[in-house]
Amino acid sequence: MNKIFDDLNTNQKEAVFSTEGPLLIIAGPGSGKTRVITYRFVYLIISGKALPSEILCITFTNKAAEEMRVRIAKITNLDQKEVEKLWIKTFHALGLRMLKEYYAFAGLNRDFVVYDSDDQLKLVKSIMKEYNYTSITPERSLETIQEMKEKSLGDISNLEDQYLVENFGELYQIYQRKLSENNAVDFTDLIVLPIKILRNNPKIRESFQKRWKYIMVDEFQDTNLSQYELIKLIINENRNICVVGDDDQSIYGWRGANVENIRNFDKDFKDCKLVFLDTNYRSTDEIINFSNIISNKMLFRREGKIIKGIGNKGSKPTIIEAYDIYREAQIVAKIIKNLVRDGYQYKDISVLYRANYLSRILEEEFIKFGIPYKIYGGIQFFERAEIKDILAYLKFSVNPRDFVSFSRIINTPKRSLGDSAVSKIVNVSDIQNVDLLEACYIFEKQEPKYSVGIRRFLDAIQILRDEKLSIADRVLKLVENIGYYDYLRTLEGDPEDRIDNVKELIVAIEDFESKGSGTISDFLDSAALVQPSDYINENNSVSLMTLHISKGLEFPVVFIYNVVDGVIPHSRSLNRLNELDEERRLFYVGVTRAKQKLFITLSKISRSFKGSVEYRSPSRFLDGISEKFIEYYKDYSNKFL
DNA sequence: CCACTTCCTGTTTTT
DNA sequence: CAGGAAGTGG
Repeated sequence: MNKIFDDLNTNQKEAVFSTEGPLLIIAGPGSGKTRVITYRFVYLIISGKALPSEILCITFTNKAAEEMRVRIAKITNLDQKEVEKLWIKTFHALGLRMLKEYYAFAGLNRDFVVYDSDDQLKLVKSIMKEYNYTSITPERSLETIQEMKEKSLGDISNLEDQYLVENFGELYQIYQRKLSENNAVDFTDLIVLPIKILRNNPKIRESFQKRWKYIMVDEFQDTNLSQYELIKLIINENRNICVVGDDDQSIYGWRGANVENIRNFDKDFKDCKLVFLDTNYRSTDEIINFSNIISNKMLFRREGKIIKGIGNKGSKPTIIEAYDIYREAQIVAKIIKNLVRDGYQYKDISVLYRANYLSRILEEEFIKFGIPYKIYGGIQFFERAEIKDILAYLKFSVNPRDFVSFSRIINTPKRSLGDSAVSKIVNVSDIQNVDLLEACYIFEKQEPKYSVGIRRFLDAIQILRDEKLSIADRVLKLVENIGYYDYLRTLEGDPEDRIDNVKELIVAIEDFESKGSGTISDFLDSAALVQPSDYINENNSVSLMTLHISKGLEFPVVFIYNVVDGVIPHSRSLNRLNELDEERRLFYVGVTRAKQKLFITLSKISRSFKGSVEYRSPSRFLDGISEKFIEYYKDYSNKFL
């Protein structure tokens, strides 16, 4: 056997070589999970059990998928092109890919677009306005719609919860109809529509079942009902399904993730083989001991899990209680300075927090201390208004049924086409049964009052449809044609910053095009699935992110900021035991990101967003932990300042 | 139609 | 306190 497998431990080897039938791998933090999946992938190929194209591997992030590709390229002789073609994707990328193949079976046409949460919300708002829904916020409506879609797998007649059906059934139906009229799908559709297609078309289902002989799913604890269903539909009678995960790290319950998927996998698949990876190669013993204390207090948990270290010695986790939340940020900054003085690099360090707003306070201190930092999450590049504007132009140019994009750009920049013009155009489109672009052409002739503005809009769209030019050139021309930079300069905030973002977008498009020919639709698809973790550690700066985003990552030094009751655990989860458990798992995830040093900071005084002072206690997760395992400092000693 | 004002509401986490 | 919605006057 090839010697690349020699550096695996006994359990890891068992996981890699157990190829036939269902396999459940419970993999604790730092236990070499990614390596096991990668090696298993490679083993399947070099043992001749499968061709590279016959293996499907589902990862949680694009970044994980990309890293796997790089690793596989290193240890096999597949060339660049073959590696690109491997089936290593996130669930959403897989679903999108399936839809691109079978869009017609879902009532879509080829250039359908993917709505992000912002687009979804706009659609819901417009529906609520049109149909006079007032008793509930649009945000809450959208949440409910998503929940219904997820639970019913896209078929509302399956929904058992009669309360939801009675109160939101109509709204749900309208939303779904509008999506279809817009030739658009939302994130949940990316999973649910493929499920419908597979269920209703045995031939298509069989072709997918034949396509993949072996299927692996990473981070299985964070799959939801529909994702699990999709998997069940594509595995064939050999049931070579391998799922990997850790129920202690399930943190997306609020998004529909179902821990029971992993807890019950060995009940769903009775003959399933079970492998535990319980050795943590990542962290020092001190950090592992601390993390075991945290996880042992979980109420609902698979039995008998204790994570062992490999004898890496370090220092005990440090808990620091500061005077107030500002001082707390200052202490974090100060310690980072000291660490860098002692030889650490900024990129070795990460600061994690429960909610995005906490990054602002850290940010201010970091600027004062001259610490380079990068915030992941929060407002994403592709969510910035100026980027969304340009993307909306692109979306509308390929999909002129997309009302959400249309209403975003028809009057951006100002063309004297306000609400009344928009509703008249929609009217034309409804009555004459044409898409919004054609409706504009008709409307231009009907209403001289608006014709100048409409003409300018149509010219702009026409530029994007000129296939003689590259996409990047078209966008460049568009930006110039509509005077977009001048428009940005009229807005609040830093206009040059926004202009830079647009230029960055154009570079991203050039990049995309340099990798081979692609259409506007292809570019939009790739942009739709970008995640915050995709660009981590690209330069030497401290990484700031939420605990959620940190899943799957590791850093030599980790700070967890503002570990107080009401934040971790979050105040809205205090009443429900399973939610409290999820908060504990979230904390556990944060703690286990640390390789060498772990700092937990807190403060009793913080400020609520209304400007009043708020008092907090240290997180209950820190209660009753013996001094044997931690260093506890109160900053009144000024030790850290 | 649009720019300006005032009012109001609401901080978890994100594909 | 901030960001969006709704209302007002040019």
